[in-house]
Amino acid sequence: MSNDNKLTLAGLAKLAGVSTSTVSRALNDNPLIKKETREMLQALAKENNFSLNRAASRLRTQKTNVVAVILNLIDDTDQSINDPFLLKVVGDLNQALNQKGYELLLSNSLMATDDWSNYFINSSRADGIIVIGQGKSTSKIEDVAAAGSPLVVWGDPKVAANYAVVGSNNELGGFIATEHLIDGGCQNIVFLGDPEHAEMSERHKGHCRALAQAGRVIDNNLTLSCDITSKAAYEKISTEILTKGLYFDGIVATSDMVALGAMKALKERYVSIPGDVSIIGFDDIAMAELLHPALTTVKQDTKSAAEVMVEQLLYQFQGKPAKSAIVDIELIARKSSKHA
Amino acid sequence: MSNDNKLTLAGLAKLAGVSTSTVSRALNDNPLIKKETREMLQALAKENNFSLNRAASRLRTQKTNVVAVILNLIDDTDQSINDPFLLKVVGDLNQALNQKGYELLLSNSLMATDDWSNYFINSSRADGIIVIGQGKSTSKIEDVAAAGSPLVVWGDPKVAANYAVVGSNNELGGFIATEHLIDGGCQNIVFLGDPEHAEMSERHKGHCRALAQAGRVIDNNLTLSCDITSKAAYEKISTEILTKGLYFDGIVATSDMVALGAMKALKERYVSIPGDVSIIGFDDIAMAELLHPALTTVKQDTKSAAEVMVEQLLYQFQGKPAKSAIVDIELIARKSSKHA
DNA sequence: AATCCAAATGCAAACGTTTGCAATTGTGAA
DNA sequence: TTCACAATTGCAAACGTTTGCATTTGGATT
Repeated sequence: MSNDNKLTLAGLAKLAGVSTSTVSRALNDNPLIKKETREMLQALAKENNFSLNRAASRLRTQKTNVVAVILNLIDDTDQSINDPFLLKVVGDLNQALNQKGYELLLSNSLMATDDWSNYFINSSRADGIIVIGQGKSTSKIEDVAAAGSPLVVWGDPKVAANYAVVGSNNELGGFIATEHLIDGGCQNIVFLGDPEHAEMSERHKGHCRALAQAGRVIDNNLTLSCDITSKAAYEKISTEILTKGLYFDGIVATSDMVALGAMKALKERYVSIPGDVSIIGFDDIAMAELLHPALTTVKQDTKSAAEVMVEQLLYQFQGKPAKSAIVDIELIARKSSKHA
Repeated sequence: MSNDNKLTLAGLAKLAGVSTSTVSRALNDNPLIKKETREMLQALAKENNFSLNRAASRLRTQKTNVVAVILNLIDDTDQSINDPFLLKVVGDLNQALNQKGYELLLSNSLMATDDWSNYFINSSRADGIIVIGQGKSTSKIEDVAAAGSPLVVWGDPKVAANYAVVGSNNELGGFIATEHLIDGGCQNIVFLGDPEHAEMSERHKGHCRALAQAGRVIDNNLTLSCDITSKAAYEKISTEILTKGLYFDGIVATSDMVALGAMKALKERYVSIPGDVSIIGFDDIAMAELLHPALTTVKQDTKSAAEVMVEQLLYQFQGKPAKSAIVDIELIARKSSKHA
């Protein structure tokens, strides 16, 4: 059926009786070519299942139309490549990139290479890099920025950086989460997460601000540090209750997955949610509303965040500088917390 | 700091005082080149942040070292690009591919192009295609196979196909799931999912086989058809209980997400799990063990599945034929079901 | 020394596009 | 008919690698 030696521009040109330049221009919809010839050639190409060789055009144009997306996992925890929130961001980025005619090359920070700029940009595997997550160390990211490669990072925009960071207003998120619990009547609110992590630390700040505003004393013992995984949260809350009893009536969790782990620990001990303890998460992953009770949470708008990230990356392709940007967060009040 | 006109092979060659051929071979670790020269040149390359231009080498070698992974979403349902199970498979594929020196180009079936073979392979964007999910229609997949492009599909291996399918033993999975509930004493077991979908249909077959083996009558009214999303499952079970009362004491759900939706519906009506109703899921996504009660489920081993898929794809790169393969499933008995 | 063979390196032609510039065609005005 | 000028099209040189083949180098053997 199919002629096996692949059709090239030259072949198609011969078929049509025109030059390769004309076919090339026609397929790229260049108005230099008369409209009828353009359409004729495009039809001919489709008819013959012809598709431009991207390797060749990338070589010639020095442009790949590919963006590398790097999942910046935290090495020393169990935060896996399967973290639902991170993967949600990947999915949304995929949509946003496709919409702009770019493709997504997926990688993660556990791969061999450390020199991202060199590996992706210099090698012309991609035109730009989007890093998901600042992690605890940002040195690899800073190297990319220093090399001048187009770069956007998902993280906390309030953290000063010499590269564009897009992310939620984490401080505000922490604030309204805590405020919500206070309004619901919680007296002893625990903060559950990893305050050393960039975004989480901002959430913690907001948490403290809300407490202060309500005139509460800030008790460091109420900040429970744990890795941002369900399992770690489950274990933390379990041992906490076991050793100290139920000394709190509210939990601000730094992510929905953390909240999930905490909820399980509570339920196992027959602690009523929200009767005895109110809990609020962060992210609003798909699962949140399907938990029982449905999880109150602070929603991160990953869809528009993805669009903003892509937009900022495209600016850099045009030589314009990119800016950090904050996307709105929103309180989603569900059943896991008492309402005012 | 950095010289802005990019260093090329030729430039590096001049720097080293050798020919481009030598540098090329050295960087590709070709034993034709004396070991010392090789190491010297590799060191020089690293020193100068040199990286081979992939566009050029892909053009020359006609090989990309890229694999396109396509999320084959079901258009007319809400199964989103954020489905945790599908994304888990993507994550595992990413690992498996990287291990073999390949990169992952992520796409989904909602993008513009329909002719995957043409778009990815002919255009030399990728060397092969992995499709995740057979969906309800397999025409696009069959086109790829007909075009002779390297292809592996995640789906149900029992479905006859002229391409390599890797997947779980879904029939057996459905069987042991149902058997588990029967052993636990369930009398009226409901099957919840979409029996038209390839993989789910196999699970349904296994379900029926288990019932038959236990000497139960197979009542079609106990097969509840719904889209494979949590939301659909939640709604289905809710209205079912509302209109017909609690006429079942066991649920075989076709995925963990479906199970999650069902569990929520049950809990809202104060149906005890597993006291009144036992429930078993499918997949074993991370969240399953963190639900309350922890979800009994049939685990799909996506990690080794990903490895098998990559292996089968690489066979095709070498001109060898690929075979469909079945990966083992495993019953993970947790708290959402009564045990024998 | 001369010779031979293997080891190491270099030459130059691809790979399939895109694009500045030159060349051709078509159109209307003089 | 001739000319000027715009609209189309074609020529040919890149883009940066890889690789078959020719060439050089370095020992070891006569």
